Amino acid sequence: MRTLWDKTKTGNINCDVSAMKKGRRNTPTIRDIANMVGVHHSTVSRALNADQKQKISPKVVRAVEKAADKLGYLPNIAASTLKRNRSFALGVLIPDITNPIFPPVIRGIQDVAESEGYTVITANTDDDPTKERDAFRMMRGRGIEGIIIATARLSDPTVDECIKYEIPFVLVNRTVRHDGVNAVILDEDCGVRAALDHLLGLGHTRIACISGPTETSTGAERLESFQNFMKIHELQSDLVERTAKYTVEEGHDACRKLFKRNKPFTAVLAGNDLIALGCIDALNEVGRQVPHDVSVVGANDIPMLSRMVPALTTINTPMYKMGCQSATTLFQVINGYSSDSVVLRMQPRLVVRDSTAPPQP
Amino acid sequence: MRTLWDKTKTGNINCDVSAMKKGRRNTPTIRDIANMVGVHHSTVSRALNADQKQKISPKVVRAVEKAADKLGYLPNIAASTLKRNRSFALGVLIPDITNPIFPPVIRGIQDVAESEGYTVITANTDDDPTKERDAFRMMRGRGIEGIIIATARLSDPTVDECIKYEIPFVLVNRTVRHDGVNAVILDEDCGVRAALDHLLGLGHTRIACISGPTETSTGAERLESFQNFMKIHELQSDLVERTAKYTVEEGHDACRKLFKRNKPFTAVLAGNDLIALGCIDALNEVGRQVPHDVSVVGANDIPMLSRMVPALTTINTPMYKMGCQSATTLFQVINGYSSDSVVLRMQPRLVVRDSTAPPQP
DNA sequence: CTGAAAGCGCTTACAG
DNA sequence: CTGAAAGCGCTTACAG
Repeated sequence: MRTLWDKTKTGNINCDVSAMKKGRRNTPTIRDIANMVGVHHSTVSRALNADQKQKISPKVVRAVEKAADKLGYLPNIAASTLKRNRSFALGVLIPDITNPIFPPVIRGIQDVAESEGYTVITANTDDDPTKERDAFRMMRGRGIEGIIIATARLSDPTVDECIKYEIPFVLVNRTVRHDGVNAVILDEDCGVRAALDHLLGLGHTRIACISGPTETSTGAERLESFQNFMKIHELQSDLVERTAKYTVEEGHDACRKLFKRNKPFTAVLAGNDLIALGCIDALNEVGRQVPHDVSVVGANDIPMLSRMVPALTTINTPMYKMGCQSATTLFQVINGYSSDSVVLRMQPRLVVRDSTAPPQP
Repeated sequence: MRTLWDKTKTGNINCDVSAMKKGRRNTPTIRDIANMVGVHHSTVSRALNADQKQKISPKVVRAVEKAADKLGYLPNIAASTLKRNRSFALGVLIPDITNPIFPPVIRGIQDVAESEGYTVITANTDDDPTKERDAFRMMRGRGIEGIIIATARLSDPTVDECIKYEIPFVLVNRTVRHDGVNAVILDEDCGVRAALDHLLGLGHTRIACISGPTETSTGAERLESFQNFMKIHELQSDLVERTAKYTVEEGHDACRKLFKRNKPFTAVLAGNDLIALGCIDALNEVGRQVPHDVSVVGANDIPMLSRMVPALTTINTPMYKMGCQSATTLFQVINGYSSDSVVLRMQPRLVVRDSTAPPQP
């Protein structure tokens, strides 16, 4: 069993196990290369850095690269971070990675970051201010050069801190109340209008809305758009419930509250897909079929939803693209290319599936 | 627009914008605290470190803590990493975060890591050796103290490197061929037997298997278990296809290959849920109903699958728990508590839903 | 209990 | 083109 770890077998000759401490990097340094090549270690540093390389003779550069390769040299990023005051690391704050809307956002961020040579550190906040503050501190301690925030409330202490400490940041998915921030969000009004036009087109007039938390821009904006739309079309818009979280359970409970009002409705605009699912569950519990008795529209278009029955009609949010765009914007800020702050509103797309149908006469 | 960034408004007085460079940390140091309190900075360091604190008089500790608080001090982790040769960071290698089986694994790892004061850095490899090598180098450059690998093939260069460089590592979900490694995986044989017992109990005898890639332990073990089971029960086990990846598309294509053999089958054991979905798609395309004509069993029990129609019968894999367990095991290695390597096999649970039924007579 | 010193591995202004 | 020196912000053995 131990043979796999045997030094002679692994051939790791530099390694004195008796001196091993946990976390030991045990990797050659710039000085080892310098000794091997016979130059000063500052020369090695220059030869290995793209923007300093041209100061060094090609011959030396080649010798250094060869030696680095032979020794298996890896730059110590902690050392370079300390000296240069640049970590090549980004932070990402999300509520919960197991919420299916976030993995594509993160993936987009990671892909762009990787192409720029940056590492990303993500943390789950669970919408808990204490966890969020701790995660943010940790990231600052690690010297992140910028942060992407997917957890923003309309009034948000973390955003305030970023402004205070002049940490480059970009909001994604949700934004804050005041402007002067960079944000990549959805054109919520456009999405809501598309959904309501669709319902109206099917003949619905008694439409309820179960909005997400109105401390978030997504919740507040979708609700506002709903109310505007209903007003313009001279429809009653008082069948509204708000949830405290974007979850199936909250959607379920909000829908039950809707029943208690004893006001008839034939369609529900849900704050997002999870709320829509909870809503469908609640409808089924009281024997109302979707879409036969009630139509339901979600938002986000999380994966696999097209396979459920009824397949959910929903406002698609381009999560991966938004992740990419938020990272791109962040790099513009970090690199000083961006002067003024900008709110990018991505276009949603209504995906009509089987959870919407004309109302029963 | 600029007012939000106004220094006077933010009250960030320490900050000389003209001297600002990108990535600037711009945070007080241990020396600022030392000046404020009137002690040597080494005393501050001790007062701020849990394991050195008892060496310092309580009075000084309190004064230091107060000053640190007042100044908004944050330890520079790059500096402490460099000096202590400990990064308090862990690496995680996954194929793709947008594959729904991984977010719970990552969340489990992050939760345990957080409780130990560690940061986790995850990277997507897309099963691409080049990306994997680059990500692994980046992590080593950042001095990760250990790594959790969810990407292992039966023969795996990254695992070999961990052994060579004596980097603590734990495999999760998949393991390698040789032993002497720490791994947290599923008891695949148990899961497969439960699934096949279930099918047998329903009356199926002509059972096909679409296994995942057999370079992965999950693919190889499930296939082997399938073949063993069939042999023991004296059933034909030649209806086997292997996919190159764990995807819907691969499952779909493999299922079509199955048709071409012109050998009847009434049930399919799929390598995982995504393969099962592709398989169901392929069956539907040729007009065969699930479960009426063919029963399908998946593996993993990814979220939302209970809502699709037919709701998938599947072998549940406790992903979150496995993530937690892999991190716990890794900390045991890092902290030197674990002597011998251990392979933990978690118990799967067959979740019987609607994609399995008795075969037609 | 506290201070002074050395050093972790880099980078970079300064000299030549 | 290259070297020597200083220093990023910590930690810790050594002295007292």
